Amino acid sequence: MVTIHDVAARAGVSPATVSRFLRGQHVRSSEKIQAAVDELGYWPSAAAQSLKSGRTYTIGVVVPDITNPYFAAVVKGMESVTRAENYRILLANTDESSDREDDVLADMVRRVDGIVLAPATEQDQTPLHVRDADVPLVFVDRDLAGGEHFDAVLVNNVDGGRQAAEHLVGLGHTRIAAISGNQDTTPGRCRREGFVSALAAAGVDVPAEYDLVGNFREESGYQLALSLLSLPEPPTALFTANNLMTLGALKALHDMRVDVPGQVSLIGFDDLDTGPLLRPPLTVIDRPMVEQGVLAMRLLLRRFDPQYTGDTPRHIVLDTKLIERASTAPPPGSGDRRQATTRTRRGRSA
Amino acid sequence: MVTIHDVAARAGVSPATVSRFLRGQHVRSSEKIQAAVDELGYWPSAAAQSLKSGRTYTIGVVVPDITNPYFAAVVKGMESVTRAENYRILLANTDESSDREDDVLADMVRRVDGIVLAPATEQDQTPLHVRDADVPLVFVDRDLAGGEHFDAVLVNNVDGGRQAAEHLVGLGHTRIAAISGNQDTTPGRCRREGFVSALAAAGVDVPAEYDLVGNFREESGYQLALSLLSLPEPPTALFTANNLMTLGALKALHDMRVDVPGQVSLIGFDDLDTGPLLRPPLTVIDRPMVEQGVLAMRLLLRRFDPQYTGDTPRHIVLDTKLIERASTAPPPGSGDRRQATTRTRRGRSA
DNA sequence: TGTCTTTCTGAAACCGTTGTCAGTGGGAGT
DNA sequence: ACTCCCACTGACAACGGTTTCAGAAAGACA
Repeated sequence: MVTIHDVAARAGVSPATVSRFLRGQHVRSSEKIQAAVDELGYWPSAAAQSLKSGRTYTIGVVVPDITNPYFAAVVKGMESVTRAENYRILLANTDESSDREDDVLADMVRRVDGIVLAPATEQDQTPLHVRDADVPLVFVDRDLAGGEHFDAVLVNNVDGGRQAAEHLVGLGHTRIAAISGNQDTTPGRCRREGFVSALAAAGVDVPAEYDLVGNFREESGYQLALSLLSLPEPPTALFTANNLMTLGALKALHDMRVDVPGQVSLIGFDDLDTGPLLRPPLTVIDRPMVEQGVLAMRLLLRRFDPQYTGDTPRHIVLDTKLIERASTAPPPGSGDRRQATTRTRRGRSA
Repeated sequence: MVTIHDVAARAGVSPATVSRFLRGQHVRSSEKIQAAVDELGYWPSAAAQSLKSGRTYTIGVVVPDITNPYFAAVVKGMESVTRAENYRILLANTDESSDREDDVLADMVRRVDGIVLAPATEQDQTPLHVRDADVPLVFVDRDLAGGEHFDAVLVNNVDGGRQAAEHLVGLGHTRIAAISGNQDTTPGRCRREGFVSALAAAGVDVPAEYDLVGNFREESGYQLALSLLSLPEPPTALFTANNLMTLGALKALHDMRVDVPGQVSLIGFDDLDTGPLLRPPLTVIDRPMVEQGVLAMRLLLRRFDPQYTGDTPRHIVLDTKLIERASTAPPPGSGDRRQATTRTRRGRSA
């Protein structure tokens, strides 16, 4: 490995001078040093710089599942910010496991200047230890009990649930089911709450057998949708709590030859790249994704600026938006033939 | 920050002894040291360890686009290996840009023990410099001119192209178009070569206006598909060179109200999670994704074992597989009514 | 008890870089 | 020619660990 001493020797100066030159100070023998650097192909050692400065210029990013298009988009947004600010991203998957998250965070604390975390559960207290280590932490997508002490970029999940509920009620549905995600996560809990309470407000009751809780994975959406369809009186509309569960549910509906939206309407949380191309095109509650990553990373990097270090934590809450496509329609047997036929044109008619 | 000296002082021993204890050596005052570590919440500084040992236990992963489900899956596979071996992943996106790749690699070389790279172009020579820096490098998905000096995990793209071609020819198509990816990348070039030459072998000629080259992005697939459809004599079958271009092409076909596969058959390279749920379910050339990541990372970590460090580079080439779904069918007007009607049942009939 | 061996220990050097500090040398001003 | 000033420089000491080396303590044996 070529060190700053090698460069110094070759240029006939001291290492200190080389260091000064590299940091942009004016130096008499700049040409000779530059030449030495080029000839030797010198690059300073990041480890040595970190040791001296106490900064790694690296940000830890911890997500439950990088193959979830939502998190992939969030990470991409974060990456665009770190790149511009000369930071790097140390990435870790937790597979939705709190234990794994503990390990990852304990390890990261010694290697990064800050962390963006989508916590596995709301009860997890490990992140609080991160704070003890004086490593700034920002939550994205999910909050924490005690999370008010941290910056966060969230989405109005309760309101998203409400939008979904009101959409289905507006179409005339009364037998409405929900397939929710982990109830120990912010999005899991809030989307369900928003959905169920908006239904209640509209006078629609959700019986226990229609109120299912899974774990945000595709398989979970698939299994729970199957169980709903096997009910003596299956629902006519279905709300799924994230993109993967929506796909799982849609697969189940296909496998059971159920006409969507002719027999069952489906509305999901989170849009998909392929949303418009699916059978049928999905009606979803959409939210910013890349933008969430950008905002979270900005919030984090801000903490490195002494001017803002001590600011009280900020919670940015973004709005969701209903995207109406063709997977929702009035319930079967309702008077509205026009709508129903228009909407089911592409499905197998009942 | 609490250092090894603080722990030593508290335990009444020297830093050397604490270090020995932490590395598992037998030490007389182990209880006292453990107590001091716990009470102070001590964690060794990664920077200091790296500086001394010359190892960072970090692997650089460079991909063109993390939001491409293929690369997300590959990264996930890599992550499962690094986790088990106590390594971490420093992630970077290049946005398919060689310049960006240069910057990223130059930066990474000083911060990681090894790199897995999906190169932006085959001509790029920067990776060779990485070798000068004595940082092991493994290619994944894409190779390089001069890449024979490196380990690589690839896919038999030529054969994948052939499979697609033979499938379409087998259905009776003769007006067949290809929407290819960047020709300065391995997959872009090989998939097109395999496809076109297999068609030629079957006696099917691909005129220039059917042989389009784009850039692996959805928008590119969309635009090129539109241009094909506006031809005086549009093709009856279409091969798209990756998942995103396939989606783009499918969107174009939808927008132009073209019946798939009634009027035009579509076969893509790379399966999608949503593949079976699309309108119509996509026929694709599939290949291992997570597994590619796993293999690439294993190949890389192997290089750290002195036993294998000097081994001649290995190229692992995985096979592709045709998954027949409903987006391909005999061309319109062909005698085979049974197949055509079966296959187009879900499309808008012509 | 004395010698020899083994096990454990602390001092100190080192990894590569940066910041401090006390110069050194050159130029401007008288 | 002499002083003063200022820009620039190199030696040196950190940063927080690990490793070497030599020596101390403890155990084995006669």
